[in-house]
Amino acid sequence: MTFLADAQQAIKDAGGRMTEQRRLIVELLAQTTEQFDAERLYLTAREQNDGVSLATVYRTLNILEAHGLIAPHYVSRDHERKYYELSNHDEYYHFTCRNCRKVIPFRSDRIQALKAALEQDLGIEVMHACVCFGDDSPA
Amino acid sequence: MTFLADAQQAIKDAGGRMTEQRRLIVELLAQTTEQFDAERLYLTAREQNDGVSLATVYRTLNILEAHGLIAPHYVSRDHERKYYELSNHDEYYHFTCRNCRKVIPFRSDRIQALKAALEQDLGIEVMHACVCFGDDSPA
DNA sequence: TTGCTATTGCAAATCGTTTGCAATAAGCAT
DNA sequence: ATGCTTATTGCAAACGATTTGCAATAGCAA
Repeated sequence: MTFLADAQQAIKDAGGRMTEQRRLIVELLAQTTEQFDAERLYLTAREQNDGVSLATVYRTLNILEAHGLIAPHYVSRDHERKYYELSNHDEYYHFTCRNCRKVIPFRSDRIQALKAALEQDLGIEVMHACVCFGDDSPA
Repeated sequence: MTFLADAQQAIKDAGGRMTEQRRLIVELLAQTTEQFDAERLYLTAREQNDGVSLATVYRTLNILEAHGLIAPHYVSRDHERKYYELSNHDEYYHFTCRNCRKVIPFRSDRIQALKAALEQDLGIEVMHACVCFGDDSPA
């Protein structure tokens, strides 16, 4: 199930049309591994087709988000821009380095264990959670 | 060590002055247990003293954040506003309910254990981390 | 092809937050 | 207390990211 196919389906299901601009945007996203924002995506898209407007990028991102193909990424403490990541990711986690501000992804099955334990402890189903360490304020 | 005293100290250390407006804002914050944003704080402050402007609220929040007395709170997926929480909190965590959107705080020493284990595993010092559960996209 | 209507680019609008400026007030020195 | 220096204020304009109104364009089903 490719990202493009999924997107195509989502758009069609919503009674939408697969335009040239949307195809380009979705193709670019399909190749994306890192997080991205509207501006960066817009600039990249422009390189291939200068008939893509920023408004269209925003509109397309909103559609993809609404259909769960991409999701906002809030690890970065930059509250100015809205960053996205693809939704078809494996379960993964990230640290943000206080010095270089880089987002460092990692895996650890310890976290799966924590999740299970918390569900047990608290009697809830964890769908999405944010756990904050440290008692000092982030930079 | 009261919040007000800490704030007073922080402002003084920065060569600042404790004005009537700042005192009011800080006093309101000292009584705050939930997360807050500039707008809500502004409206509350207005009830006590209608000579407090939104600009002053923003400026005061920026000072308090710079001095580590409050910290931005990014659990909420509302990327429109900037939410804060007091920094002098114990280590605590929160779930966001997908249905009612409420932020549910909780404690669990399991997380302290996870933190220690990750530091061991990865050879880093955890100051602040965000751990995301679930492979489906958040609402 | 034709026709209906979703989509586009543009520019103007919005929303939260920041900033320039002239007036005011903290608080130190007297 | 009084005066002086300068940080702080309120206001309104500026800002940057995102959204939206509109007339023109282009999917796509018949």
